[in-house]
Amino acid sequence: MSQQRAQSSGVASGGGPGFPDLPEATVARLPEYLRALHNLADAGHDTVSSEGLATAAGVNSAKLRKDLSHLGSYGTRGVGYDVTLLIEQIEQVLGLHETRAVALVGIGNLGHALARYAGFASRGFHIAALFDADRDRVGELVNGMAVRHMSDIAAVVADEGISIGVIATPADAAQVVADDLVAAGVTSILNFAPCVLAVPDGVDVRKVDLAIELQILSFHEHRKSTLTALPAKVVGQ
Amino acid sequence: MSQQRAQSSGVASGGGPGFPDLPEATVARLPEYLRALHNLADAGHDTVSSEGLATAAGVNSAKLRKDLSHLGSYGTRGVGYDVTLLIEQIEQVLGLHETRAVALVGIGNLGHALARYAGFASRGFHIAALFDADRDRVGELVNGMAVRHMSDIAAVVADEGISIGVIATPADAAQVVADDLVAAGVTSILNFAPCVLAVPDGVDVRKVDLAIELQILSFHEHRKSTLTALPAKVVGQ
DNA sequence: AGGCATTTGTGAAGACTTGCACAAATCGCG
DNA sequence: CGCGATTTGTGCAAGTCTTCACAAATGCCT
Ligand SMILES: NC(=O)c1ccc[n+]([C@@H]2O[C@H](COP(=O)([O-])OP(=O)(O)OC[C@H]3O[C@@H](n4cnc5c(N)ncnc54)[C@H](O)[C@@H]3O)[C@@H](O)[C@H]2O)c1
Ligand SMILES: NC(=O)c1ccc[n+]([C@@H]2O[C@H](COP(=O)([O-])OP(=O)(O)OC[C@H]3O[C@@H](n4cnc5c(N)ncnc54)[C@H](O)[C@@H]3O)[C@@H](O)[C@H]2O)c1
Repeated sequence: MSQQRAQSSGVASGGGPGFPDLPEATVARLPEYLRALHNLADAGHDTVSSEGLATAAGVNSAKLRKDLSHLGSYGTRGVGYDVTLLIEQIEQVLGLHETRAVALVGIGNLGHALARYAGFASRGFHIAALFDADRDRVGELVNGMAVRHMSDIAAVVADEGISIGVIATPADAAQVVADDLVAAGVTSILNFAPCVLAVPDGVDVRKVDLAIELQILSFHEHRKSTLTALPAKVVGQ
Repeated sequence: MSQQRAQSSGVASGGGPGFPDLPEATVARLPEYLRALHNLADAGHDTVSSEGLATAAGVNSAKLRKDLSHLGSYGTRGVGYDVTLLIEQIEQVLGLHETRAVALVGIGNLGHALARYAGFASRGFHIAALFDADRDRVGELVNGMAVRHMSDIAAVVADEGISIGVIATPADAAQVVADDLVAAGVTSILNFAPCVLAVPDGVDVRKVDLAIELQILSFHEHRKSTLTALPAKVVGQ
């Protein structure tokens, strides 16, 4: 059993044929760079400077250059980065060249919104199956896809080659669902339920908790109202 | 204009009557401790050790103790922390003793789910108003509350004392909405649209991007499949 | 061809965060 | 009352991340 949150930031690779060490903080920013690059490409830019891309991604340009330097040297001094080439490189590193199949579990309020969201498909993910424990929900069509019962999960995950599971069930069901997903062969989980999940080594978990985000904002609101006239800057995530 | 992401981690207070410096990393964990404490309280626990709370919150116990030490000393050596007292303290620090009014903008797929979500109210937030630019949506009842048009935003934010805005519009509308929210007097924004927002100093922005979360998981999936037999631990957020 | 403006890639310094290890404090019990 | 078991609070060291500052590389212009 491993607990939430990482302690080792460096993503080791050894001397194998794989990719070089990539700091976790860098990995977390690459998707943001990628999004900004797609916008630039759509706007017709062929190249972009670190300054321009950094602004578009909302980061410091030195940080951006250091991040990109970890992928190798794909910029041209005096010119900048080739937008198309850099997109290609980042997608390669993030493993987005192959579409990943995702299972969505818990088709309630949030699950419906996620199932209907087009933004996943356009960024390399394919929602391959919807699951719920409620027999009344099974069979319902959401965005053209039928909701299946949890009892099918092992077979479907195997058949569809699903590697990522998204949990959108109530918190008290999340651990059971996580166990089911892991047993079915899922090795990455995105958890929307407000709870800590225990999973075996080798399984990655990321958590999104909206109430936590609001509470962090609340802290800064509180601070702003308590202490007058402080130059409160934008809060990092 | 300030850009996304913070650089200064220490949350300054000067020597004023307010709270001591609180590292940003600590602030981000306090809500998690709070949730775990509420669970413990519901389960009938009066006190909890740093080890027990750390496990429930998914963190290292030394880190938890250091975090709590920043709030002052509210534990008892040899015993642990008083659950009720600690809840009280953390809520105080996070500014949750007063309910905060929230405006939700963009009542589409995601907006509907957020509007119907009960978890906000139970954690100190009150969704005070729903806004959309689509005249066909205005007037629609969601969870017993009518959707209002964007043109009302200034008046409603002032009337309801709204300090936090949640943006759930498409990305290309998000900056305009942010500008409207700020102009209306909102000083904290939670942004679900996949884009960087520019806001004046004094306004805090936090971003939630589901595609980014999936892409980070994708990176680790890619790494796991490329490099064999590595003890990949759980990924921190 | 040479010089100049531009921009990358990176060494080094500094800031922040984590985790260990242990002294100090507290409680329960004999 | 004193002692041992327990658990907090924290100094310190190690690790990670950010930022500055500048040499090196590149392209453009004359
Ligand atoms: N709705 C939101 O905007 C929102 C926001 C933040 C967090 N969340 C969190 O997301 C989760 C889902 O929220 P929601 O509003 O969609 O809740 P919901 O009650 O509308 O939906 C939960 C769904 O999970 C299904 N479910 C329950 N137990 C299950 C199990 N063991 N296996 C499979 N499916 C099961 C239920 O049948 C239901 O369809 C909750 O944990 C909530 O705290 C929701
Ligand atoms: N649905 C999801 O699960 C999901 C997941 C991740 C991210 N997102 C992001 O959240 C945002 C909303 O997603 P969605 O699926 O709900 O989209 P949607 O199209 O269903 O809803 C968007 C809503 O915003 C309204 N709107 C448009 N322009 C506006 C303006 N200027 N002012 C006020 N309202 C305006 C529209 O009328 C519509 O009701 C998008 O940016 C999307 O990328 C959604």
